[in-house]
Amino acid sequence: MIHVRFNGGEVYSFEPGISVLDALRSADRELFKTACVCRIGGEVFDLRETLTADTDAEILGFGSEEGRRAFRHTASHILAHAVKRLFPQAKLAIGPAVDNGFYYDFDCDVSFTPEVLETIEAEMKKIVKEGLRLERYELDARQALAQAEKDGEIYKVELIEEHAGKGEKISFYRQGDFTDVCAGPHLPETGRVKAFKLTSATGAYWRGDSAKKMLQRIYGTAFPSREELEAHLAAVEEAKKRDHNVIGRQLGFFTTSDVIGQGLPLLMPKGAKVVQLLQRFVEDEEEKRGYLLTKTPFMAKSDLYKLSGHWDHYREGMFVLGDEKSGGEVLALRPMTCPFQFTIYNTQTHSYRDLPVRYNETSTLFRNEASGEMHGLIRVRQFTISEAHLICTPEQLADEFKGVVDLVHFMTRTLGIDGDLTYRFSKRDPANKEKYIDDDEVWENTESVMKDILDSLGLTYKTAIGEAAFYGPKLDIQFKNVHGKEDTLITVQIDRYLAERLDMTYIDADGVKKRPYIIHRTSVGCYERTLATLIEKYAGAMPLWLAPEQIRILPISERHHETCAVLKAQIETAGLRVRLDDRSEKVGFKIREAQLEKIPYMLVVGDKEAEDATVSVRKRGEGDLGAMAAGDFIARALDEAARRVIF
RNA sequence: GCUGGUGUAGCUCAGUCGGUAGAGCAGCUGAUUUGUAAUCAGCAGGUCGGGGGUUCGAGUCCGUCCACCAGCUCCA
Repeated sequence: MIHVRFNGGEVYSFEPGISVLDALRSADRELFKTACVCRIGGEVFDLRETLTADTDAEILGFGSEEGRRAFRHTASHILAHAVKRLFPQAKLAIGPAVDNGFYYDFDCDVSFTPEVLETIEAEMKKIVKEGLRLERYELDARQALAQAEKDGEIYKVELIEEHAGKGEKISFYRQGDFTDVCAGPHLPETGRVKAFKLTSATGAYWRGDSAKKMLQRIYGTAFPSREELEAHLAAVEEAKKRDHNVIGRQLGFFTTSDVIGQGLPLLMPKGAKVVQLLQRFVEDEEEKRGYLLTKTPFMAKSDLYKLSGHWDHYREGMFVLGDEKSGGEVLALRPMTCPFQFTIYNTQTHSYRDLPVRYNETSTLFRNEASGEMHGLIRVRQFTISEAHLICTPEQLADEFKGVVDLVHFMTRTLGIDGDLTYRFSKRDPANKEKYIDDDEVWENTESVMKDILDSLGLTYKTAIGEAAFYGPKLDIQFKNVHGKEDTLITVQIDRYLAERLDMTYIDADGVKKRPYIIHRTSVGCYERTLATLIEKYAGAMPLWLAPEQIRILPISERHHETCAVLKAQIETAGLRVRLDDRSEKVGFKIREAQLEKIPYMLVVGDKEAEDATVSVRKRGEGDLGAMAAGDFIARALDEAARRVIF
């Protein structure tokens, strides 16, 4: 007999060779029903894993990352099974679990329209109802290859061939008449996937390579119960209500125009006001921190970009003016600020005593993005970034980098978005010599220096290979939009390359000319993207200090207009943004409109207020706060606006 | 750039079998002078995303271009 303990509980005795699932069935019915996979000795297994010795097993349910992935991975097999039943000619590619669900890629001549998805979903329900057991078996690479070839699964052949070289056995999972090459782990049977939904069908390149064939990807999500599924779908719908691309337009922050062009949003008065407020705030804060403001041209001759190396790396993404072939002047709208500010640096000889030099600029950039890449305010062809370059000695690098991270923290805390951001340490892909400056020693050095800095700051970050800039590694600060898609809001980069390209130097204490290190950074990112983030974070209800219209005065009737005009002047003098709604509408109607426009404060003024020089204050999200002296309200609003979000 | 979807009044949407376009809100005009999320009445508003094709006839069918949405790829 062997002794088995589940999740540190009671010890049970079984015959050796019993599966975890069978052991659970007799030991703990509740756990048996909800179990997805198990962890034994740090490794995750299927529940069909057999036990031959005394074991301490941790049973992982849907609540755990591993359990959830196995659950949804099984859902993806059910999807593939259904597709093969309905379209036997479909070729299988890959189908993993992802953050909020799963997908499977197919090569199929039939287009997966919304109607077809419904049919597939119905077939999946049948497979779940059939309660098919998933069985695992292994073949050596040759046999596995033969099987995949016999089935005509050309994509699986490619995957198996990749593994074949490693001498590993290839594992398969079979459920009824469906088999898939798969490492697992999986649920023991299809009946456990109680609730699922196919959410969309899109295109996706085989192996994520745009040179390869585009397959059809079906996305779905799955949960152990109907209720959890519906709650998830409702939450997704709820999140979409904060979509900056919808409410940003509705609330009049920005718009676009067919005749102006893709990726060229127009900031309307409200959006422009928020950006102006942010920009003033950023420029003032940077000045306090020793930055020197520059204003450099929006375009330059191609010579500049050739010098910096951008011409070779990003020519395709630049707006070029003039014809190279004709031999005339060729200009390009700037896609970045670096070489412009470096040119300023180079106007004089620098002593090590001058360093660090910190140049900031509210810099408008132009990048000719591919037509399918543009998205609302997040991905555009012209944008304005809170840009800066810090030029320093190698010894100063760590402190300067930390100073930048401190500034970034200050900014994101002030905007109230720090809790929504994640950190990514973006390194080069050493195999991709094309994309990155080819100097292993410098890369290894800058990456290890950055890692030490990040670790000493105690940042929690994930490492991303192949996400570095061509000239150096980056700390990227990421946010997720309402669709769950991640984008970079803020980036801080270490660069030891461009100083060389642009021949930047400083004279060190020993009298020797040396190359400075450069930090490229942004403090709040691109204003367009930051505005989008704020709209999504606050569902358009900007904090008081950023609200385009902070206060709206609502007179009860025409005889209060004069009192209100005086009040308005008083509030304006105090430096707050206020509007008077003197239309002949009922106050309920005016409140409704102000509420829908997300105005932070509404001041109702009628006979009572006019008489005792008070205002009835209604606060967005809190309702009627009652009457207070006008002066008291102004003091309160000024205080709230000055505090911004933090402190 | 690729795959799929969408495009009708300022906005949200309806429009059946191909027979010449409709509602609500917003707007304008008038009345109403209003106390914490929609006062009433009238009026006006359209090259049905653009050009083309099929047809006696196209919002509807076909093709093309443009824009928007989701995903893929890309992102200095």
